[in-house]
Amino acid sequence: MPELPEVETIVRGLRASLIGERVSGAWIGWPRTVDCPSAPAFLHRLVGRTVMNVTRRGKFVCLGLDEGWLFVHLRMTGRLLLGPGDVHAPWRPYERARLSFGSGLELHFVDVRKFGRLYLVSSRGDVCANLGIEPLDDEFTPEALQRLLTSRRRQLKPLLLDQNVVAGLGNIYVDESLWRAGLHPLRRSDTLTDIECRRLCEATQQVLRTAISDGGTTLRDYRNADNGSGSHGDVLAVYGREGEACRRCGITILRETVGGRGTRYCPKCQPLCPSQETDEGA
DNA sequence: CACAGCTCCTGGCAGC
DNA sequence: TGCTGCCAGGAGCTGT
Repeated sequence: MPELPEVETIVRGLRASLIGERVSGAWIGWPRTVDCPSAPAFLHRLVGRTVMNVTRRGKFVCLGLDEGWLFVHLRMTGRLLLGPGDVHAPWRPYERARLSFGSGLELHFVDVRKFGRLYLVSSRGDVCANLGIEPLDDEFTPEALQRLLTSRRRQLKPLLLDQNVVAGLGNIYVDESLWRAGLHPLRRSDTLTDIECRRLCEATQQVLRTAISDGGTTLRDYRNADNGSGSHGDVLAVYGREGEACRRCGITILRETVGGRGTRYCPKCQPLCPSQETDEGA
């Protein structure tokens, strides 16, 4: 599933090609792909707009237009693929939307599970207002993270997955960051020490930066804008490695359901002290 | 406030 | 071989 590093990789790929391009045509294959406004209004307002910038906010791809914003959320299986223009080309399998540009370039939104969404809004805040801190921004410091953690009494994993707290982390990189920081996914957020917050902050940034430099993690569905795959899957420490040996201590990686999500961790490197369990309250 | 459970979707896979 | 049915999983929502 695309998380921050995958979206960042896609954004970089799109930026090189789309800035300055004018939308000359737009089509929708699955109307519910458009979250807002209605599909007809979406098409009507989008055609004729020019792409001014391509950025990322959390897991959103943000196309800044000469008037308004086009946001894309890929959710589970969404892909944004650039291709040469061919108005008569048949739709790709699972293609849900298509944009054509003045130069002839085309952008295909392909999404097997139909969870991905497009948003055409007048201001950035219409989509991003409630999103949490960007983990690769300068403001993401150990102190800031500690404030976010200790002001809540929640399990670490669901808290880190909450886009309104930290924007951009998903199941893969939360598991990887917690392993790197040596923290149990069920650890209660308000029990972390200064040093543990610092470890988590640095681990999260390290994991994300490494993944971006690898072009993202490709497990099954992710592709970048040029339909290429990322290489980061080869170096994952825990995600998808249940039953295998921990790369640090050799103990078998476990899988548990936490907050409804499949969660992988090393029971030795990520211990849960009895006094800090979420449900025993010390 | 925290969190469990449901919804949306479909390909992939286990079980029979 | 072929069918049934379960599962993953991001995010929004409801219920407890």
